[in-house]
Amino acid sequence: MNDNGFGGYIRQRREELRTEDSDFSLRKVAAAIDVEPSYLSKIERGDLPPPSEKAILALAKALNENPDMLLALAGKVSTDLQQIIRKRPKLFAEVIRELKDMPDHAVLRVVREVRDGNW
Amino acid sequence: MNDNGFGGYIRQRREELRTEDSDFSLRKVAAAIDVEPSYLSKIERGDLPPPSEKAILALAKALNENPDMLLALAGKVSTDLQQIIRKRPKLFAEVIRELKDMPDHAVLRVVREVRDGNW
DNA sequence: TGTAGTGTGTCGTATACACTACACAGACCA
DNA sequence: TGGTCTGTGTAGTGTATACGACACACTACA
Repeated sequence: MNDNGFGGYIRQRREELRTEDSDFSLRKVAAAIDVEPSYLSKIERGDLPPPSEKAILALAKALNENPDMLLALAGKVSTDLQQIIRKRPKLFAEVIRELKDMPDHAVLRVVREVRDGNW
Repeated sequence: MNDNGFGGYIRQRREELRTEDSDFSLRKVAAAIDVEPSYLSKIERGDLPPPSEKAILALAKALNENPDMLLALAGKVSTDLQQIIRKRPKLFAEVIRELKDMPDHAVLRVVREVRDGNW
């Protein structure tokens, strides 16, 4: 009944880092992201759902992971991205739906064309 | 203290439609989107925050408005867009942030290039 | 054999979210 | 003047979100 992509992922990542550096015990990481150890424990095992965006971002820093990816695993989308979309909702809705089924390389090409300013 | 872009907007829109068609009384619309009249009343006046995504989508249909725009007014982003983003978080995060400050016409040009399949 | 560190189990809580139920006052009009 | 609309005010409810506090058992090691 419990999903647990998020919890499993961060537990694995934490234990990976822990083999090289003892600053990655559950308690240390919990302190680093400013939550109680028992809370983090339950999250890692999927006993509780993923925490707030704030805690996830702190976790991404602590574990040196990509924030957008961790948020996605938690079923969320960064509020800063949402803000960008909300400023021009029709435009961004169209873009995103248009790119939905495009292969990665095609999408990346769009990004580069835009970045290189050939417009 | 209360924002009220959303409530004000839909009230105005509803009253606009009401001048031509009496199916747009507060009670009728409330029934159409399946909420209590008092609830819709409070929302329109900004006494309560915007309703759920489900109700907003129903409202968009009832008032013949763009759903993504109404959701944005309500401070939300459609879950179907979020789902698309969450499937390839790093990719879409990059695209969206890249397009953030681009003028509409530049973004639209990208969309059209993609749609016309020159890739 | 104490003490420091490991993860975990139980219980409680504050806040927000998304509403419903019902009663009420005023306008309309038959 | 009785019924039928209109919008609105008051009060309460169920569920989800996002945690904290604290005690506990186990391991290591000095």
